[in-house]
Amino acid sequence: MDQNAPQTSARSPQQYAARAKVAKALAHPSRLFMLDLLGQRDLCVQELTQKVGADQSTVSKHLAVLRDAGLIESRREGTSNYYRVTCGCLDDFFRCLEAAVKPETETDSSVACDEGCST
Amino acid sequence: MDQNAPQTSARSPQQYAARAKVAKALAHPSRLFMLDLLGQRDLCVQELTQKVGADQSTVSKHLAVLRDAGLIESRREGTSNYYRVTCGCLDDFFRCLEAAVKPETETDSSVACDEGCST
DNA sequence: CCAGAGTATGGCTATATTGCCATAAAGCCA
DNA sequence: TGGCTTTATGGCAATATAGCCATACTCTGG
Repeated sequence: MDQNAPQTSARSPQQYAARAKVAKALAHPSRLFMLDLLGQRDLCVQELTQKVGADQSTVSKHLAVLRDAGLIESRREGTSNYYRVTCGCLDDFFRCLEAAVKPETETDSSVACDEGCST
Repeated sequence: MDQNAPQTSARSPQQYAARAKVAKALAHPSRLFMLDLLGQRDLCVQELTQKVGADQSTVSKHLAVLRDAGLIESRREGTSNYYRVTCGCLDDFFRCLEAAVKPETETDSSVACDEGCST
């Protein structure tokens, strides 16, 4: 990679890898659905399995990915394992992205980011 | 999936797929690096190839992924193809995530999201 | 038109991800 | 302890992704 970048950029490769890991955890429809559900209230694996409609082991592995990325935390309650989200940024972030991305695939392009985005 | 969700959630599978596509585009260190660079100023493929240090075809394919996700746009200038980012949300988003995620892998956990996050 | 710079795409292999089944691990209760 | 519920993990096959080389495509200048 390049050295002496002028301003905000030029992060370390480790930082990019860490961010990529988080993004990778978000890069699956089922996991996004689970995050949305967990954003409403804590749920255990069984409940999530029911709502997602996949195998229990699949859901458990998805949850492991999200937890490894630091996006959710777990809390035991008897034999159940309840999960909760650790950050509420996700929704705002995707809303912003959709405001910038949707117009491109529908009507025109450019602008539009100003509507739902701070920058 | 489940019906009648109370509040914000319960999006359509298409919406989750679209979000996953964007997240997948972000799920690679080189692409994050390229987005950071493009956030500073527009760059052509040749310049990006130089800075990233990978094969030109690899960089071109990364750019195609980012463009398909709607994260960047291109503009021809002679034989060169200059790219620019379409949304500045990314930096804020990752900063927020890191504020919520880092503490978990370093010292304690929980809280911390309030520091850099609106929610 | 021709040559060359700049970019995109096809083809290929190596690696990673996904999702299921089977099964192990952990905790509760009789 | 034994049986039950709930989760997590190992293993496997199908699919997707990453990166390179080679090459086709596009535009400019002579």
